[in-house]
Amino acid sequence: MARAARDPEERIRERNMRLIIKAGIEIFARKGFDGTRIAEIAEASGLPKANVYYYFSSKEEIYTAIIAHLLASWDDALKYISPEREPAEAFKLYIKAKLEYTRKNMAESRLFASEIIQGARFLSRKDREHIRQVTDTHVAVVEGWIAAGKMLPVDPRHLFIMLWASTQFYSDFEPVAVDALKKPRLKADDYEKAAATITETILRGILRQP
Amino acid sequence: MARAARDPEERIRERNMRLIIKAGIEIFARKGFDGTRIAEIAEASGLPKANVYYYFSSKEEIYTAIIAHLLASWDDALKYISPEREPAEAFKLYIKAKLEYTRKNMAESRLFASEIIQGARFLSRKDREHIRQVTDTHVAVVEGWIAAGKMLPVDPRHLFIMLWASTQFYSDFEPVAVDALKKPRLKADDYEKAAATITETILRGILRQP
DNA sequence: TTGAAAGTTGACACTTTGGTCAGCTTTTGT
DNA sequence: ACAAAAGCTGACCAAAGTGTCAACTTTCAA
Repeated sequence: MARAARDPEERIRERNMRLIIKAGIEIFARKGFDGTRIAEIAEASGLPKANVYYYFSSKEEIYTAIIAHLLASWDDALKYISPEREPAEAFKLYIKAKLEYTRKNMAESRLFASEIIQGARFLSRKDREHIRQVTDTHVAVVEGWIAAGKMLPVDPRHLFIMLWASTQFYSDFEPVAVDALKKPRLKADDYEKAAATITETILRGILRQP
Repeated sequence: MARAARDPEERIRERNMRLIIKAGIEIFARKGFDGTRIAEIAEASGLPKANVYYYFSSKEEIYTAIIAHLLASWDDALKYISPEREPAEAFKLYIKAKLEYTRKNMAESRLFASEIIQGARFLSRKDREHIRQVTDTHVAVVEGWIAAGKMLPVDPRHLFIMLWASTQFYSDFEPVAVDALKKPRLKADDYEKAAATITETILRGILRQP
């Protein structure tokens, strides 16, 4: 039988799919779904267009593969919001993790933002249900903290939106962030300063005063 | 001479250009620049495609006309950040105005977000210089408040980013906001609740405690 | 070594796109 | 009333787009 050996067999396939996905992330992020041309993805990944179609049968298939991969690695930053932690510590870690993630995965972050702005056309019901459920879990944790008197009674859903929005901004809207901060480009310490400002302001805003 | 009478002459031109711009805002917002088809704008504005080209000589011209119009009406919400006001009052009004504006001009807001995410390709140097300058002015106001001991020493640039990000989110990323808030769609009182939460949290975060 | 599966790709078919244009109708100052 | 300017539009391109395919090369278990 001609089945290639497990390891090397998967290697070519995986390598090329990874190249395509990687190029796709960059270009979908910059151009959105409708604006992206398969030929451009092909060029950026160094493969002929027909080869791209050998692995993915349509533009939509590439796009949804990216979205799926992205959502899978998405929940990670939220793991810090857990009931065992003190809110101050939890939010601090969350903000830091979120900013680091978006900084190191700018294209992914923008692609997701783009998808949402364009109406979340390719987020499945299941995807959205998942988002809702993850939010619910963390809302419950915050409600627990409020009930325990560890936090002021702030609406947890709006609070999460504030955090999400503030942390996404630096990567998603980098050109504006750059202008607002008067920097030629954002570097690690700009993200650290952002984390500090967001953390300090939000914590003072939600914790009982000492 | 065949020059039409000022008033009615301008009326047709203006009406049609307005129709095109209006349709353009919706579609550019949903599809981004590259993803938008002139034929779609034509259809949405109820005019034949050739008629669209009678008023605008290219896709880019429609797009930049929209951006220009948008930036012009952009500064308004920031007028509340002025040195005569007390910070508490100023930020409260600013947050309210910004949320109201984005709610009532969702498509514009998304179009701008889309433009930024896609790299701000059509923002001119002048546009960006303008943004920088407006920011500087308001940063100076905040610095004045800090120097006067009316506010805690919060980095004003990061603070403005927090405010901008938090207020934009509800319109730009509505599908996620809807899921996070567990509402079928956002209504006026969701925006009011958002304004209240953002205002309360931020104010506690930046004002000296009484 | 071999042959079947996996991978590769230039060339092609078909559709959609941005943009043009020639000739039409409507409007309007005189 | 009328001519010139303004407005309108179906039909048309060239270019660019998505997706297909048949024929080729590479890989690898037996």
